[in-house]
Amino acid sequence: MSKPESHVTNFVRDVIEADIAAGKLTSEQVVTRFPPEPNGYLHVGHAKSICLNFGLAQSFGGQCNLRFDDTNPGKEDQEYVDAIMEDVRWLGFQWAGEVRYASDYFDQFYAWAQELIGKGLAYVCDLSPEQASEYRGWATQPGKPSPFRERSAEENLDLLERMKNGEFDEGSRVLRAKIDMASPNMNLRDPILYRIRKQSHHQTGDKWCIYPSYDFSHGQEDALEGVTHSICTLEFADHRPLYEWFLENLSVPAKPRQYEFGRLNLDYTVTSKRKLKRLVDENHVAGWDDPRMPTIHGMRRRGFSARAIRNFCGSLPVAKSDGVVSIAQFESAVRDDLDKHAPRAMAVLNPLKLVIENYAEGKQENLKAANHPKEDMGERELPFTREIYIDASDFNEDSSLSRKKFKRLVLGDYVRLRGAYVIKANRVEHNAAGEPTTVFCELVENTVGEDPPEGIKPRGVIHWVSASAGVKATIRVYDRLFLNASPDKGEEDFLTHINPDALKILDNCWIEPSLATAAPEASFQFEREGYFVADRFDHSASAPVFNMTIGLRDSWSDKV
RNA sequence: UGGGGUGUCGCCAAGCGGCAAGGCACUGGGUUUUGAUCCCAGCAUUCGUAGGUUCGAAUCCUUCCACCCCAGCCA
Repeated sequence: MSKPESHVTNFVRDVIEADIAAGKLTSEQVVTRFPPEPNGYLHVGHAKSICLNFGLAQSFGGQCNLRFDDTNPGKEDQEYVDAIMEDVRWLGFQWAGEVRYASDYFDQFYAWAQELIGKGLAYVCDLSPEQASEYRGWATQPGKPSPFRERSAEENLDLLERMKNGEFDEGSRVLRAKIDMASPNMNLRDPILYRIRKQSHHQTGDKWCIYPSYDFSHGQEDALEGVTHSICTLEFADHRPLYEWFLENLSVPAKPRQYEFGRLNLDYTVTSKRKLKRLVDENHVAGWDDPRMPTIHGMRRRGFSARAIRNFCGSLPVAKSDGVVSIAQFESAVRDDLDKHAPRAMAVLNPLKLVIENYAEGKQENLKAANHPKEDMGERELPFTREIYIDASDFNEDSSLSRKKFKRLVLGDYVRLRGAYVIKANRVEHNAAGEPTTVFCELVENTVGEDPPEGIKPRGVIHWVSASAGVKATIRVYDRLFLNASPDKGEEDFLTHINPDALKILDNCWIEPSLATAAPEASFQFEREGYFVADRFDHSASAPVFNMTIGLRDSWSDKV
């Protein structure tokens, strides 16, 4: 169930509402589409587009199509098609009807190309790419008409047919629209409609030797599918006149309208399919679904819930400016969601053994612990034993530390074990390096769920795991992939900003037994540490593996 | 440079002639068996710049400035 998150209004929504108010269409007739090219994995920027397009359709009671813009077979792959469908579904959306492909319409596009030729609005051009570029002119300088611009319709039709039949080499000829070589908008200087590509296509195989350009496809695809509001990113604004030119000059069944909004940029993040592909191809990450990646696959494995991503995207204004959103804003949405929905549990990442000397050896109490402090999520059994682990950073031998500065265990003082007893540290054993190895404590009787007697004031509450009943686990701790807020802005290669410590593998962690049997992809809050998810692929009860999604908000550590 | 787009708090932004929403971040304070959550309070006499119109402008007009996009047989 993905109920539409509360949407702040935005200009696209306003346009649709105005269209409905003007009687141009009914609410149910609103049709949008998400049109990815299957040339890479989707990332957080696409998530915004998905949420916008599907969200708009959903809230108006209309429909949203998933359509692959597969007009360039050389860069595309079925692997990407499959991953994209999985991502859209995982985000909680369902496209209307079957998945669509631009390639479904190739025959129609071809007929339309012939129509344009018949109207004297398109021609086959034999200029080489270099020559074409010269002829195109410059910003301040109009282009020159191609010497092939005035070929007869018959000749053009014949040439196009032969291009289609594979009679010519790649790059030797293209079909162009005849528009205006002097237009200040470069996109109108006789844009390319078809180019020769003797490549097999992931959907159509070897049927075609020529493939339509984005411009000669997109508006017509929208028209064919009855898309009413075609939403794309800012860089396509210059293409809108072309988009409309085709709809104007072709016998299309409908006249969709294009609207542009600013794509999502996040600081400390790279969102360019090319750069993400480099990270994968050059092995800087373990793959497209590496939890450090801003891909939807990566975010999923990291433990960022679909709901959190949806909430985040829904909270983003849709505007025509291209700003950079702070990653903190995304993290805030993630914490907000996980705080409400993730059950609590305890895990010790850097164990320090603690022996409770006044607790019998071999004794075990199964204490009850609530799974959530506010939501009703039931309770679980928490085994308490004589030997337990606490985090090494939760103990300090310096008993002169002020209670305000260190609300944890200190030699000679009391602390509350979360969900269990109040204990006092009496002495400590060290290793050769002088590091504490075992802390010997005593517990205060009758302090489970009860305040300690007058005079005993625990410094704070720390988490713990039974040494004998707990389970050993591997925990992967993640940090941001880049150290620079704008990794791809400077002169230098963005790879120079990679954070070498973005992944730390801790393989001597201890988790409470209830965690070992967690289902893959189940999220938890490890109390006082952060949010963690059982790895989608590597986690098992016998060898538990958790990924850190994000730490708890920490308003204290940098203040001391 | 020609065309397209944008400039409002540290960041993202609402605002569409009537006297600067909201979120994130930040700063105080309260609650708390998570230094979490939650709660309460604070946070732009000012809207890229310079002029003009108006009783009144971030909102209208003009000038200038800055930034982004296009000049692929990519999308």
